[in-house]
Amino acid sequence: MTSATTNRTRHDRADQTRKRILRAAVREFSTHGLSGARTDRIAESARVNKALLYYYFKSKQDLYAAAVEEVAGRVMENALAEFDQKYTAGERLLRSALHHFDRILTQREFQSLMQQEMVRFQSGKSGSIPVLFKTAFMPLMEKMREATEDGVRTGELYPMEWLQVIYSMFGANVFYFLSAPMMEFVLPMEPLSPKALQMRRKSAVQFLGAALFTDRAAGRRMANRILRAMPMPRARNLQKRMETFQVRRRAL
Amino acid sequence: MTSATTNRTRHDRADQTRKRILRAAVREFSTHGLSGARTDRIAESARVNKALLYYYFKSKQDLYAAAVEEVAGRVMENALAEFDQKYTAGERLLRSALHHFDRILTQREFQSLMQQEMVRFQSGKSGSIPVLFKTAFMPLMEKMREATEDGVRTGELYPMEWLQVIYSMFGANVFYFLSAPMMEFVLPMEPLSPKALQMRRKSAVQFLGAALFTDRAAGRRMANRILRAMPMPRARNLQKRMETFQVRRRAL
DNA sequence: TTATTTTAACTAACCGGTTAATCAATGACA
DNA sequence: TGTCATTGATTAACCGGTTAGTTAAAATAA
Repeated sequence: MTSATTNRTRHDRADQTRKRILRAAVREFSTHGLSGARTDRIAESARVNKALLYYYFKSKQDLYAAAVEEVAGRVMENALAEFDQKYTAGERLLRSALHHFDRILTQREFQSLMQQEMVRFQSGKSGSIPVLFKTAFMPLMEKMREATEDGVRTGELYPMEWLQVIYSMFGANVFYFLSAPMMEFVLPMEPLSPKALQMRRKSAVQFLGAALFTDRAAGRRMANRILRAMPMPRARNLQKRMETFQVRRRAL
Repeated sequence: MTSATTNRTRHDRADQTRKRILRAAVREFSTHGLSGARTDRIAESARVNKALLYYYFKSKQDLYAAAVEEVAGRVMENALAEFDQKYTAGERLLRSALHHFDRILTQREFQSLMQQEMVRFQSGKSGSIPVLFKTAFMPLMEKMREATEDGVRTGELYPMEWLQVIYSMFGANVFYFLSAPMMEFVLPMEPLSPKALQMRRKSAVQFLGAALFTDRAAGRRMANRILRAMPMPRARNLQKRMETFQVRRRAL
């Protein structure tokens, strides 16, 4: 229609502010948690008045849920791409392990939010996550189960439980990033430096190759091949705080 | 001397209340996090006046640090016992994996606090944990490095990086408990039920046995032997809230 | 003008921390 | 051994800053 350009400016500007708020919320919540986050800070960081948060989202809780959903959706998007049937079952698993590592690496906020959500879950209160999980996480797990059972059946993989594969894969990656800040104090190196990340990524996949495959050497070779095919993405540096000092004029 | 019984009442009662406060704090902080925890709730749950918290600990922060330290100390205590030199390197690793699982299982609060600490670490503010980590966690990692390199040298273990062993072992266990509440929504079973726990414990060690050992079958057998030697401890049920309704008498 | 978007100013509740007072065990002393 | 000042443990009541959420009015675009 003609409406394509008529109702643009207004609607779009609003949409933009909404997005700006959401991005600011993601930043705030991922670094401070739900109860630690401050709505004033979010507003300031989004360069809008606090009341606007409540215009778009009816409560802090709601904004939090929206933030989690936003970032989760963005991340889960192409997680299933690595499960193309042109790969063998073992290759699918290794690829998805690498993909998982890279996903955490490039989307640190997601990781933080998820960790907090998981802790929050403990105490009973279910965010808006169950739905999201059923739609995003379950298909992924299903693919992994399929691949594992497939690989075991054909003999490519050493007989093992599919859940164990999931826990080993996700667990090692998640724990690496989870423990990284602490490990700095324990290890004589910085776990989040590009060099360390590169090494970790490599040996994680190599280990999986050697652990999962019946023919260990073949598994390791496969891991190396995949590592060459999937270079490490650059991590966006989200850690640095970008405080926006907004000068508020006040009529005297 | 005789003082053993004379000077009891006063000092001991105080010590008891202090402990009661600490326990309540651990409960509160582990379920709500630092910023989510409420000092009023801690006081109520410890059946003392809020001011008493500040009599014993100078701030909420301080109380939090004390809580973490307390629980961490209690947990790390006999983590090194499994590294007795009478076991082979591989056996030491498998035992320590099982021990780690059981430790998380029986000390859920520790796990929660640690997770939160790790998240907190992200944002820069280092609790009182670095010290604790250097003294408690580092020796454990050192033992694991030693065992891994030992086992690889003698040929008992398949050649691999020691850090990878650590991340696989800890990672899988931590992630299991971390993701458990969410998994309930995804899997057709309850991950924290005794039955599921038993199964998970078993296949985690079996997997490690098959993954780490050069002779996979031998590794699996070793895992089974250790499983028989180390039965699963009962988890203290700390999840249920035990609200103590204290009736305060008031003189009219 | 009119509907939508954005803001400044405000409020009520909450929450960490303080204060001043009370209670009870202890120890000194006659 | 009984009396009383001392001191450690504990409490009720309060304070002031913070923070989620509201309101009513202004700005903006159609």
